[in-house]
Amino acid sequence: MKEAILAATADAVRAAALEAGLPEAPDPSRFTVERPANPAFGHFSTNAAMVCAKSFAPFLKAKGSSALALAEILAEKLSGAGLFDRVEVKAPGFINFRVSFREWIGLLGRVLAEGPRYGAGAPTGRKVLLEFVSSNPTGPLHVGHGRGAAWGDAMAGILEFLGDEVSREYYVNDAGNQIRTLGLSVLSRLRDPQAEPPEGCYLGAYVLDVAEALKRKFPPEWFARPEEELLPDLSLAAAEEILADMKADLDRFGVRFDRWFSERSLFASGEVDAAIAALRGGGWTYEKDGALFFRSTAFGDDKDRVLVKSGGDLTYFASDAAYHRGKFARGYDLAVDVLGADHGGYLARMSAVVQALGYGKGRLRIVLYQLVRLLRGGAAVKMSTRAGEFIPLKTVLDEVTPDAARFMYLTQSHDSALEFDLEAAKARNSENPVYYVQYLCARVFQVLAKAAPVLRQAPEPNLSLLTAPPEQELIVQLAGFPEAVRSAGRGFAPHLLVAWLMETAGIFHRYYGAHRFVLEDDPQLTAARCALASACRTVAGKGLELLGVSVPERMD
RNA sequence: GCGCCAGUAGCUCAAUGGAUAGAGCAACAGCCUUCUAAGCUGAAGGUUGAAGGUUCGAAUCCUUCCUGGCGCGCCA
Repeated sequence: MKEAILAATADAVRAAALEAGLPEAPDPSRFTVERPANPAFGHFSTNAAMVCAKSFAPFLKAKGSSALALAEILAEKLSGAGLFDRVEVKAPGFINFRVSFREWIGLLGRVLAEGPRYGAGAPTGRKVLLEFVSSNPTGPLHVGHGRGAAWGDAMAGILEFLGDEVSREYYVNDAGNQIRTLGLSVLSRLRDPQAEPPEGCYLGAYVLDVAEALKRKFPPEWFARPEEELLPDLSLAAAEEILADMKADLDRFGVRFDRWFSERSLFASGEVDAAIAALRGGGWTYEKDGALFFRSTAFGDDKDRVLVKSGGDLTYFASDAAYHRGKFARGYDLAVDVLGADHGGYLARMSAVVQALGYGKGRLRIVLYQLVRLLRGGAAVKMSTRAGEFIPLKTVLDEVTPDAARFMYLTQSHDSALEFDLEAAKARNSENPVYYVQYLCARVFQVLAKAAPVLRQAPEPNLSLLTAPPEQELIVQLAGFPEAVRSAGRGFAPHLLVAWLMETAGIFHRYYGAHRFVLEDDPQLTAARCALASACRTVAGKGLELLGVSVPERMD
């Protein structure tokens, strides 16, 4: 609907420009069509006249405001488009449209015909690699990772729906010092659970759990080997143990990955060396103090970054560079990294690598989500993996349904710090916003079940019977779904879809409160209303599904 | 000190540069013999941190400042 209006507006501007004798028509990319907040301004409005007023001013003999004069000209052309009951001009140059009833009914018909595909995009051919969570296997997932998981999975669903080919990937840092540190931490606990672990070791209680699990898994001889032989095996076994635990958490949360990408595999395949060679070959490296530096400052980073330490060890940055190089080598057009705000420093250097390797800046999009503060009984809980003080995601999942947790994580822009109120997410009442939307779906399901006998008398719904104002409002709202999903996809902002769902639920519940769907003495109207209700459930249900939230048939 | 993010109703937050800044909680007054009240109706709540600037129009863009979060290792 919006597209049609936008196209008609652009046509009108072109025609007006031709008539007025402008050397060239104004750029239509700045035109917008939107739904005014105030219903008195019609269903849609465009700013085209105000945007073009300057270009037209020298060519129009306007008495007053040129924007207003231009709006009048455009409005006259647009009212002939056939879409509208009324086209009005309002100061300082808005053109407001009232779409005809016939068009709305036609739109509802299309929603019903398209079903769950309503709002879906045609295949774009774009291959997107969405990497998220990617928490190091040195400790369990905590409540912050939950935000990345919910966000990444929702974003993946939205992009898929819009026609991209999306892969969900988890990068497993299963190489390097931290894995060794994990091994040392576990070893220390195995030898003496009471002893102070060596400097730098992980201190969380989970280390003891891992130690116990390994004791059950391996025979005493396995542990009796000399430390230099045992430690590498122990480190890996511990990491695997933790990884399995993270997978279990994510599974409970309903987040699944297409690929778990191992950092070790990058070393095994020689990709890390190859990436360093590529950077060196491009002239982006230099040696200093015995270390190999990458000149990331050439692309705006604060300082150059070390690839190879003076001792010959590779940094994590080196394997990260190889990993990202591989993403494009594997044929992805766009790589999206979803990271916590504490990884902010990572942004500039990784963008620099991508550019140095000759890929466009726009091929990598890093989304930083601000940190999560968990509130329990009004008090914030501090998190720090190192000190072992954190709230595991598991704890949240033990107390809160996955639906409530997901929705809670997604209500806000990734740019704002999230206060996750455990009490609210746990509540099975109106404090918990997820139910507001789910209740829409459940209500429709119950209505349709109740209506079944009546509907047998009116097999074909006559949608033109839907003349009540809230019915119109509901149809107009459904018309906005494709746009809401597109905005969420384009802006990497799933919370916009959440906002649309909340709005839709509000309109629906108001309608539900004021009108009955099942009218025994009026099968025709029953059929029409049920068709509308069904459309609402299909579309809202699709929205929930994209966000990874279930669509219940009843609330109990 | 430098960089990123934020500052909007009592609280938590929305708002592709658009018209009278919106929801949800909380608090107030009502509505269940009905397709589930996890809902609805009504009233109330604001100098969008501050000051300048850009323009037809700014919560939104630019500059400066204030406050808060995060980050600034040859750690991971």
